[in-house]
Amino acid sequence: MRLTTRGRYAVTALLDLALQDDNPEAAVSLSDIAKRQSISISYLEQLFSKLRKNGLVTSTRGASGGYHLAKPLDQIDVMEIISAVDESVNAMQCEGRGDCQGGAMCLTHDLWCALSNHIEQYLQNISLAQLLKMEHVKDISIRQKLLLEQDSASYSDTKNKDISTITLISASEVSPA
Amino acid sequence: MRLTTRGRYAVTALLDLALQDDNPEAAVSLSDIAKRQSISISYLEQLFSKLRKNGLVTSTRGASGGYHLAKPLDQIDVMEIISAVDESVNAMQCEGRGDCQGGAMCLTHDLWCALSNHIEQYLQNISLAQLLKMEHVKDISIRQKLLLEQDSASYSDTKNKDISTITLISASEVSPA
DNA sequence: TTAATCTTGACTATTTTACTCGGGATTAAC
DNA sequence: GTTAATCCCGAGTAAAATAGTCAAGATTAA
Repeated sequence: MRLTTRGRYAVTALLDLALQDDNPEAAVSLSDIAKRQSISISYLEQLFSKLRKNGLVTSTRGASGGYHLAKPLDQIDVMEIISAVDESVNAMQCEGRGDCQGGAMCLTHDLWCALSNHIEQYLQNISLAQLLKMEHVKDISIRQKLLLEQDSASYSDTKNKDISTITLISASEVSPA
Repeated sequence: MRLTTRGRYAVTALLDLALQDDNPEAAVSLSDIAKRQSISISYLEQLFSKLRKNGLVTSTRGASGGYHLAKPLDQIDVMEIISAVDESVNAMQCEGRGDCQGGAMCLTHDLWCALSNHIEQYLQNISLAQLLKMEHVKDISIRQKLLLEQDSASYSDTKNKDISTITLISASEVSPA
């Protein structure tokens, strides 16, 4: 069973993408996502490469380029995001083949099979649209956007120094790269 | 999220224990479980140490010793077996604390929280008693017992050589140790 | 032209997993 | 009381997976 930070980061990044819907024209750059979500750009590049190849996002190259969701919010579910980057959430070692015990089926084959199906269906029924409606998401997003603006401001405007008193996470933790 | 061979082996081993109910007096030795389930004894020792410390099995030391289930079949669920050896099936990195993004809550915190609860409840509702009733379990168990008997026989009785034609898995795969 | 961005592939340190090994303690059976 | 079968424990280890980094290049808006 694989369900690690890779999958978590991918879902988080796509949810971030979904949240920048204010101006659907502008593509969202990885560097912005990286700052808001505290994920390194290099790592995001890896993930988005897979997400693009799996038809979940589209990209625009060059300056002011970035990514867009390739489908409507309600047509992207968590399961396919995780599958895109992690390949599997299957709880079975035999991957469904039933050759778990040296060619034969092991005692608990049916259990893991059922569990895998269960998790899969659960995650298939959660779309990005639904995630957007979740309780804390909007609040957290506002905090993260504020953070990004404060952060960029502090680069151009040296006067604005007291970020730590406004944001909830310290500046050093924001840009790990 | 941890759900690996360790957890799988533990559930399989306890189900094996549950299946040897014919003579509830005799304790079941790890070497027998090892042969039937194709798991190395050393590894089983590790697992049963944890299972015993978590009150799932009781042990009898010395010759003709072994293990017993510590509770009735319907009072041992899959979740507690996995927890005993794996410590956690939690999908969250922050382990529920909500400090996923450098002290603050990350965007998808609630999602992983819900998923963890979901899986946990699912596995809590499956007892060993229910597993025993599953479709293939009895059949597989018969095959495995036959295998063990054939195997022991071949040690004492050199005449019985054609195991491979009877069993479904080859002799070399049976005892990895 | 320049700077910002995506694109790609190789590389690497760390952690986890799935074990093995050796020695010791306990006890039933002989 | 010896022996053999068993549980008990802790340390060690090879392989795999994870979570990244890094460098070089292609594309394009400004």
